[in-house]
Amino acid sequence: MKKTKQIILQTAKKLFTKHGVAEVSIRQIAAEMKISHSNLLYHYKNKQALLTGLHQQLLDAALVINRDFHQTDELVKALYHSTQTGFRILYDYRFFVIDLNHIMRENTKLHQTFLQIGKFRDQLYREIIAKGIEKGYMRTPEYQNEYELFLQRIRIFSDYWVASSAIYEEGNQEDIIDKYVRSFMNMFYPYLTQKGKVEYLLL
Amino acid sequence: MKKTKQIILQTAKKLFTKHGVAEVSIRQIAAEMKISHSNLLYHYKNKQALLTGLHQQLLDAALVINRDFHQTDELVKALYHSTQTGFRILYDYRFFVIDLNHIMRENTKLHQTFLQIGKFRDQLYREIIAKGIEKGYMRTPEYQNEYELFLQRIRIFSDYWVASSAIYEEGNQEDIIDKYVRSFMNMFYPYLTQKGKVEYLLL
DNA sequence: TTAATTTTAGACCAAATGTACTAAAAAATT
DNA sequence: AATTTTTTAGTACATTTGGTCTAAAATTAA
Repeated sequence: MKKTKQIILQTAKKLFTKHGVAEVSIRQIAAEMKISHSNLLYHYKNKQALLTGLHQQLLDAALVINRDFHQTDELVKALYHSTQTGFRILYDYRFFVIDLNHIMRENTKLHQTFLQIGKFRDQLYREIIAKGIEKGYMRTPEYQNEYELFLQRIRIFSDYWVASSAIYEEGNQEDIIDKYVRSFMNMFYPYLTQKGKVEYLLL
Repeated sequence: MKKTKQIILQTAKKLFTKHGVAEVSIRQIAAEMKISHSNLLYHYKNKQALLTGLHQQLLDAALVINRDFHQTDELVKALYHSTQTGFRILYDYRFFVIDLNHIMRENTKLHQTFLQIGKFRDQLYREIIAKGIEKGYMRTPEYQNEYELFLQRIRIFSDYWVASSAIYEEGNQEDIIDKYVRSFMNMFYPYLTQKGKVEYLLL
């Protein structure tokens, strides 16, 4: 990608994060970069194009997570590390989740993509749970749908922890991320077997 | 409150819900009501005043929840019913949570109020958990901070389940609410004792 | 070096928005 | 019935925004 295009995305990300997607105009981004708005428009024809570009960057960054995940046999530890990586990336692009509903509303294409990724993620966690049960890290469900309801909560947490942190937290970025990683991991704790808990408490 | 003011709030709520807070202007609300925008401005001087008014309505409606909660001795059942009531109210004012971060960003006063209510809610759930443990419905924590992390997840779920449903769900309103009530209740399940689980599974 | 292409800035436009001001109409009070 | 207050509509204005068009400048290719 051209350098200018990269700087545009970078500047857009900065302003989106600081002021919110709805509050930032093409012209403001251009002004921040000290280029004309028509020049910016030459590279990205509108705000939606910017968002699409930034979303692509986010997806590219997120690709590493899957790779990371399969590097160790210790399931809980693997989950912890891939969560940490994922959460860091998401925090960097936090404007995206903070204004998630606004963006989805205005961009049906991104909405569709997001739904697809969501299904992909659901499937991933479904497999993790299945594997966890199989390898004796997690207990079997106590009633039907127990783990499907769990998945639903995983989804909400994953999508919105950053938005929540923007409202409630202040302080060091790494501390915040770490706090939510722990909170996320703690979702799994009650479903772990003794074997799983041992590994968990060693983290 | 004057009838006109009520209609204004009602119309604002309708449009906020349909199109999002950031996307709706004073003039659009006035047009929807077929009054002049200067007339609307006479009653509410700007969008923030509208939001404050609607937020007050939401708080008034939410007051009943506490009353409801203390009507029964069966803790799990009481939690279920107050959750159901609370979720219905929140769904009615869902524009508020769907655009939560946007609103908080633009209205520091509402942000402060929101934080206070949050503390109040935290305290409420803290007491529920304490009572649950005391009465033998919930198990004691297995390690330090376990229930504080749980509270954090309760917060995220409570704040954002509506936003999540706006992205993922389509269908009947009551079904959606019911689904998320169940999902919320299921958060508690792994922390219940045998006594608690019996009551839970009877719901 | 010249020609072609890409990048940039500036001017311009129409639409929307928040806001302020004025005056008429409606309602309430005396 | 007269007057005071409240409610309403209309107008006007400055600002911002997304978007288009044109031409100059910069870069690249021949």
